[in-house]
Amino acid sequence: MTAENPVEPVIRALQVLEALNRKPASSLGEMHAVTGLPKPTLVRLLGTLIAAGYATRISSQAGYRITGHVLALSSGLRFIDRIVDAAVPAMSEFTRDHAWPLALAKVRDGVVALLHSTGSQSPFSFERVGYNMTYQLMYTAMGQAHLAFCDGEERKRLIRDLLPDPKLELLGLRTVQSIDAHLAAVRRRGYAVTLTSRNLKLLGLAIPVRQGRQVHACLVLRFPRSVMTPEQAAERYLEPLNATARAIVKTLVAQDRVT
Amino acid sequence: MTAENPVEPVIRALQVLEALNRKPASSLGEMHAVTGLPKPTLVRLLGTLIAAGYATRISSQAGYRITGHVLALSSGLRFIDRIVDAAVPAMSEFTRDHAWPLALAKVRDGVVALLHSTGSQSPFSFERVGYNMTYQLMYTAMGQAHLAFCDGEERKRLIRDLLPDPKLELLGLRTVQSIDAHLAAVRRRGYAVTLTSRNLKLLGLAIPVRQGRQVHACLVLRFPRSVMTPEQAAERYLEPLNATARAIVKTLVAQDRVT
DNA sequence: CAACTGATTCCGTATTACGGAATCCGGTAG
DNA sequence: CTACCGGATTCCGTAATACGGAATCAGTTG
Repeated sequence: MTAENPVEPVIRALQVLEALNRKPASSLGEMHAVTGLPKPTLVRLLGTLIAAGYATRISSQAGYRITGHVLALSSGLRFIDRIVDAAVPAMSEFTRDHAWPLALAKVRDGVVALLHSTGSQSPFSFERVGYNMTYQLMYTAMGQAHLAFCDGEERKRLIRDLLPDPKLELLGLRTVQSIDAHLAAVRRRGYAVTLTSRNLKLLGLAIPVRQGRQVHACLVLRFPRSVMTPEQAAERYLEPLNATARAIVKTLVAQDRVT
Repeated sequence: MTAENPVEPVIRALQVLEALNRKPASSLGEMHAVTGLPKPTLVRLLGTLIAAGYATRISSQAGYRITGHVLALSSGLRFIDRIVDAAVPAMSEFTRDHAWPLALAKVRDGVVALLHSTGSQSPFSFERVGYNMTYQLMYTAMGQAHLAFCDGEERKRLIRDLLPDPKLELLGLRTVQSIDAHLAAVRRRGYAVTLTSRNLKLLGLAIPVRQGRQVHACLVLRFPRSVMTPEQAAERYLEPLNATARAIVKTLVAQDRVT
């Protein structure tokens, strides 16, 4: 029932504003040629943009141009948003092809923050998705993937802030050395798995989304432990997951070229 | 007769988009609180923004966020536009106070490009303003002001590209040394004047708009030579002109703090 | 000065956006 | 498991409004 009924004047006005962005200045005739909108309509919409402060009239012949106020329309965009934008199509494709839900997460301020999930598109829709929900670093596959593949300095800092933790000790990770060794193993095999003492129903298999050295985010495949072992999951899905990560980075780079 | 009749849905939609920019994500209720618009209207406008690609829905509870596509609404903004935005009010004030028309120009690719003029607001409305019209560097007061106050390296380069010019030789500026000396004099007295062999009706008195070392643009006061000499013009208007330049830079800096 | 190109305004009409009220949905408490 | 509740979503009759063809105006060119 999301049959869209877009508000037309809004669509048109944004079209006009985009057109204004493509040239330092545009006359009415140029705008007419570029947008295909009738001139009276353009005058009305440009007048509106001017009244709202996004554009200004230079002169009758020179036409119109944007003003600094347009920054208010994009100043809130964070790099994270661009990662998510780039990731959504690739993640949806993965879930369409392999049925399993994927999540995208990023480490920030020492915790893992969930950015996006295809849970709602998967037939196996366990667990509700908590947008911006945060998790501890080591317990989760996503956190381990980040720790394993991020810069050494950052890893050192994150582990230090983590360490006095009785739960980790129960898992045999008492010292920096033991954690480092564990992460080195993760790095070697190319994926991380949820740390669990025993009775967790759901496991995660995570990989980093990297551009060069930089770990932009992590992808995690979620599955019930009753269905397959982590090793079986890796056998089947590690390569498709890595392909998804590569596609995300590629889209991100393509965006940069345009902007 | 420019009594504005802004197109309402457009105003509202841009208001909504600005509000979305202020938070990483906003639920419908938050948007309602912030914008004061009725919820059905918000749903319609947000739906429109989503259809146009500027926003996306995260989830029913988490709400909406902007996408990378918003960059298309501001990517065309150049620093020059921001200078002009900052300059227009100050320049208008000058013309209101002193009646004379002011112009703002910037050196680019070895020529002076006109960015803005208050000609249309001045009672002495000689000469039509040619937006983006370009002029040679040395003949004009604006060009000299830029040359005199810009970085030494840049000055050297610009003069080299200028030099084999018979007209300049007629004015006694045959060598790099003579030009340098002339510009040093300009720098000393703080303003530049149109170079003229004899019968030009209009003169210009120009000063730089500087931020630290950087010459962002030049302001020029235009007046008929029959009314006053350049020295008299400087006597009366140099200080107000410099005050205008300072106001422009101040506005520019204030903008930076916000963005 | 005439002719033309392009910007601007007018205004009757049909469409469209509007938003109060009803409904739905998901989370929570009992 | 059910009842409840607050917020999200949809409906739909109405009024307002955006629309754009045609007329007018302004600036430029030959």
